[in-house]
Amino acid sequence: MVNKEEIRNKIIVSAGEIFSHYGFKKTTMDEIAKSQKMGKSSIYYYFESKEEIFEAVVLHEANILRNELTTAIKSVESPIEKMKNYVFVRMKSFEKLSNYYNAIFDKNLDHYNFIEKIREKYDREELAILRLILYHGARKKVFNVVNSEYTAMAVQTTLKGLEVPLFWKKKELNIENRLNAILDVLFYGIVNK
Amino acid sequence: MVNKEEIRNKIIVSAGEIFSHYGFKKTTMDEIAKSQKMGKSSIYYYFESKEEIFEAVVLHEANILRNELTTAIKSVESPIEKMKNYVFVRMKSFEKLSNYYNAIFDKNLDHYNFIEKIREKYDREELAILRLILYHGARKKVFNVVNSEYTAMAVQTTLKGLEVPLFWKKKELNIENRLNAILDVLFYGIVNK
DNA sequence: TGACTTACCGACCGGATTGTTCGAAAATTT
DNA sequence: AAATTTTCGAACAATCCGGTCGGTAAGTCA
Repeated sequence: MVNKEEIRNKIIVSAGEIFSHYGFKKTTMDEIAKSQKMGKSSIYYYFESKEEIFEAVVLHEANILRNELTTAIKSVESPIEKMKNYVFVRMKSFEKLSNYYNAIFDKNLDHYNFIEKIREKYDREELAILRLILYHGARKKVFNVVNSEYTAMAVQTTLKGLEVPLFWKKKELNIENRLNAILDVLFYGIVNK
Repeated sequence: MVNKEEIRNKIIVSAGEIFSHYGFKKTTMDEIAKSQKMGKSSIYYYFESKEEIFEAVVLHEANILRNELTTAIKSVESPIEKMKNYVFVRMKSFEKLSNYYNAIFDKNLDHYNFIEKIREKYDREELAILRLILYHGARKKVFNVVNSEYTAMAVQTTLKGLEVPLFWKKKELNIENRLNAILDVLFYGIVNK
């Protein structure tokens, strides 16, 4: 046993690249295997099935997202910058993730559960982070927030609304502009004048 | 017969989008049909086969490329700008076309002929355009060109060299930088000091 | 009206593809 | 060299997919 876990990770990473490009169904085990210069059947030594690989990939990707988000808000001091960074990173990451979602929404109902579970957990985490940003902002008198919990939920709802055009309309690369506009609105209603 | 040709064009356009994302093999007739809200068999009313659609798409794409190139060089006056525009548009377009090439280079040798034919024709056109740019540049004493034909071929060769990293290395988005560097070199050897 | 054309569809076919299994060959470790 | 880990090729059943065929509804022309 040289390093089973390490090879598993390699498979997850490159399988992730292929999945994100072609979606779940159009990605073949052969392609995943070839990306590791392996025979197709060798992959089954590391994973039970294609679905298991996919789940591992989504999990992996979700972790990356979380890390990017937390480092993004740690990298700046001001609450406004924290919030801006958070929103931008979130949007960029979701753009990448959108392919996975499309892969699922095709038809398959089995995976749907799994994704929903990740989603739920991630939603709760996000809410906590948002609350923290808002709370600190309020403490510094930068934000004008009465109840950070409810405000966090409101912000989250706004961000979710942004996902829709991101997922279903692939073109529209003026997302950044719209994002800025929304951030302006968000802050205008939140920042202490 | 309402408008057969128009529907053919619609099919070509949206099939092109699908092909360019998934490649030839991974694109199914069903998907092409669904993109037109049609049944799969209806597509065969407009095209004989999947290959015929693919050929039409490549032809269509090649025409777009040609148009973009000619308008790009018409949009500016100075020969240097013309050349710059030409190279940039060419690179951007080839990036888009690379998916089609990859679709072919998988294995299929039958199509190879077809692509090569388009390629040849396009090569000759490109040479003519380059020659024109160089010739006019020389007339305006901006370029220092002895024989525009040979110089055009040299430039074309340089540009082809650029295609290779564009096709086979998908990442490397610092292409623009390298492009600028190459343009600098190109001009430094060509521009009248 | 009725023959004919246009535009489209569902059902089907046969060959290819693909996820997965299994036993056994390499490779590595003990 | 025995034992264990890792990789593989061959085989299989299920599904997929390009393409065919007969049909049909709606329009056109006579």
